[in-house]
Amino acid sequence: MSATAKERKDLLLDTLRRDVLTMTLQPGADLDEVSLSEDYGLSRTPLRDAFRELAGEGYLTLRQNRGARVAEMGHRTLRDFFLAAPMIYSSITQLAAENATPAQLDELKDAQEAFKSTLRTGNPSDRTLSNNRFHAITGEMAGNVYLQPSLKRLLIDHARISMTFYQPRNSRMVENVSLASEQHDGIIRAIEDGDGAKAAQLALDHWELSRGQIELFVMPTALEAPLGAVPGTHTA
Amino acid sequence: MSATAKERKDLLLDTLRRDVLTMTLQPGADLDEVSLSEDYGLSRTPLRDAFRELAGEGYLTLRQNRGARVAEMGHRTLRDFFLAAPMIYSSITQLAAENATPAQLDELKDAQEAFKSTLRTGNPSDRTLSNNRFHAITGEMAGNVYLQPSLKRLLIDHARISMTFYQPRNSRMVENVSLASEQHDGIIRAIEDGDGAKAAQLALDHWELSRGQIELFVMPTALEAPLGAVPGTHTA
DNA sequence: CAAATAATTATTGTATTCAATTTGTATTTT
DNA sequence: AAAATACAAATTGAATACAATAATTATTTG
Repeated sequence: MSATAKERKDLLLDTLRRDVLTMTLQPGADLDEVSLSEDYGLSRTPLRDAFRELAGEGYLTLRQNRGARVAEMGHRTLRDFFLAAPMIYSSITQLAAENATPAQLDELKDAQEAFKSTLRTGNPSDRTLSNNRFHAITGEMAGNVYLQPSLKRLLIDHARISMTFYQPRNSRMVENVSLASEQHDGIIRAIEDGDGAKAAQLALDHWELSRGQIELFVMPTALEAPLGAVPGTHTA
Repeated sequence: MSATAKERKDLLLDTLRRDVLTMTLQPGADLDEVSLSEDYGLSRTPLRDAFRELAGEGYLTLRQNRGARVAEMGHRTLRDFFLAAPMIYSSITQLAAENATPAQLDELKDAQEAFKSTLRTGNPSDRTLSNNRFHAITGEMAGNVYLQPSLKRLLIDHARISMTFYQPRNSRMVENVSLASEQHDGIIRAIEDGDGAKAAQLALDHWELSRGQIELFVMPTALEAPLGAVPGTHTA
């Protein structure tokens, strides 16, 4: 193997995180220790170590004597998500505005530029990842150790939900995506001005846009075709 | 070793958690892998596994090539704590009221009875742990995977802050403790009634009591003694 | 032939061994 | 004598080897 052990482990961690976020690894998917350790040139010991780390971050779940699997997403988790997201996002963004360092602000601007460029190339995975990074940076800016873990979990599932639902088929959604980008710009300005209240409000607006987008897919307009006759069923 | 490996590992996990919560292990304390593995009859592999698990829960922090240490608590974390606690506690308690199962309610009542008995025996560690358990159960009741991790981190440091500050010296504090117990009873009733709004309000009241108690110790009334002359210093 | 049970295989968990990194100490150099 | 460097001890990280648990297949029995 070319790289050092630590680098291979970091690569494994990054790749796994990426794959979970982009749904390359589907929720509930089982991860095989031996094949992964071979792929990354690691023994099982550091690999399991990585599993535990990712489980702590909410990417994976570990079950006794039954290995690691990608964290699942049911209707229950979707409901939980809708409940928690606005509260966490708005408070994180508020704290970000109140605590951001200049270096972090530069990072955020870079992330936003990267996000804009992914909007042009159009790759859904890259778009999701760059958006994810933008919000992860706001979490670092807020720097609140008690809210951070919740934000991280929200961001994981927000990315995954986006990957399943966002597939801009009509102009409405394309509009929404560029609107989201403008909202990012607004959030950056509010953070730059140290305006916590405004940042919080913009975060809520941003959430509402995202929520509406998701809702469009979770609850599409119903089909209107009549129910066909089922074979073996007779109408009186 | 008498017990099975899994049991020894679980014992290690429980003991470490307890020791962190009760400040038996002080914030920032280094944990020695070899001595701990000897103490619990485990090899270093499962021990490090346990470290990672506890790090994921916020009890420990792991640093590259520098081992595990108990999660630190600085002024920054105290500020973060005061910011995040009321929001998380109230929303968790609200969700608890809306989602608690009868079995969980029984658990909570048992935990409250245990809490009351620790008030009588007076051992600070037991009191802190039983109080911790009470609130951990409300977290399970809420069952929101996104808020749970933040609550867990809050509970860790709430326990540790309580251990450092609560040392009921005067009657005011003894009163407050029994008042806290009554608030627990009120929270139980609100959960029993499925009254989310009331539960949330009671949680805020409960937090205010706790916050005030902490404040009494963080900002005690100042000393009034005059400053003495320093040897070698002359007054004009 | 179906269900239950026993044996085999595969996978996960733990222990031991080996390697790499860090830290403390001693020595050298200016 | 102070700083810097080199060496040694200790501690952490990874790999291999071994044990235990779960899953699968084959066999037995009603």
